[in-house]
Amino acid sequence: MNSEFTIAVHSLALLAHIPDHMASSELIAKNVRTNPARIRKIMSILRNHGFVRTKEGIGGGYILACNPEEVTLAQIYGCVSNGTLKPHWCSGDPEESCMVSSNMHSVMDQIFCEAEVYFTNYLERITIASVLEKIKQGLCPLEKEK
Amino acid sequence: MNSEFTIAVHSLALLAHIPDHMASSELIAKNVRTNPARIRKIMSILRNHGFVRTKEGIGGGYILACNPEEVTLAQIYGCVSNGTLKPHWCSGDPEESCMVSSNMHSVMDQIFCEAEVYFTNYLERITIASVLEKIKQGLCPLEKEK
DNA sequence: CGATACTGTAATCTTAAAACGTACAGTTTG
DNA sequence: CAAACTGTACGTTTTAAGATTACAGTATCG
Repeated sequence: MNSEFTIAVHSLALLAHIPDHMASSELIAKNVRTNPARIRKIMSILRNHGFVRTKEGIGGGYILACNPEEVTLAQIYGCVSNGTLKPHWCSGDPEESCMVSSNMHSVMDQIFCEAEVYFTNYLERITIASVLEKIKQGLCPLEKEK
Repeated sequence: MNSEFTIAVHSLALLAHIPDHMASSELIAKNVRTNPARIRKIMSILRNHGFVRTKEGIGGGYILACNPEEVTLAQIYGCVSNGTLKPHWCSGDPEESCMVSSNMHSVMDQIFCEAEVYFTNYLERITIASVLEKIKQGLCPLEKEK
């Protein structure tokens, strides 16, 4: 799995945390610890699915356009990272006469595909709001030092 | 997730398919479509967990040492690829004063860790025997051409 | 209107992880 | 003792992920 799912969740949690501000890609990138172009690419996807609104020009940026209590991580995973559970590498060789070698690829595909259904079912129970709540339950940096 | 899990499952299914033979790392590697050294490394782990027996010297190789009806993919995942569900890349910065940035990493860790439990629960229901059965249900290459 | 501060998007470069290949010591068998 | 294996370590190659750069498009403000 690539980390675009993580970045999308992070960005949405951040926007949910400052629902009154427009956040620029630069601000989000700094918070996430990546580069603005990557953020813009991912936010474009989220905008196409209606999770955020974007505004170009001065004072523009990104703002939450959904109810964080309702949007689940499953929805985010689905539009940003669907199908990335299984590794790229494929086992076996379809041209091989041994059926184990020639059929293993499709069997593993099936298994990973079904596993992703279960994974997604789990993500269905986590909302952006609950992520933000977990963040708030964790101590802030200053409190950690005590 | 790396593909060592896939290779381990493939190798065990192959050994279950030829339970009377010793299979050399070269033979397994050809079937899986990788190199013998990689197979030997993974088989070493499987041997340490009692899933296969190995024999060095002439006529040596690997042979199944477990009941394929009983061994689940969860057990294999557990010893070969545990903890590889979450991506390596980490979001946020623990030193940042914004709590979203500083706490996101541990929150996502939690989420992936719990997701892995669900993933493993799913794998618990799949045995080596059932993988082999699925392979046999798939058509062999010659039949595919018809 | 034109300068400024943004997004959108594509192309290319860099980096890091995955996979490969090689080597060689250790072991069993004939 | 030679042959055919495993065990394991190490260096190389390949590939995917991520970073960087660039620039066109758009909104705002003076």
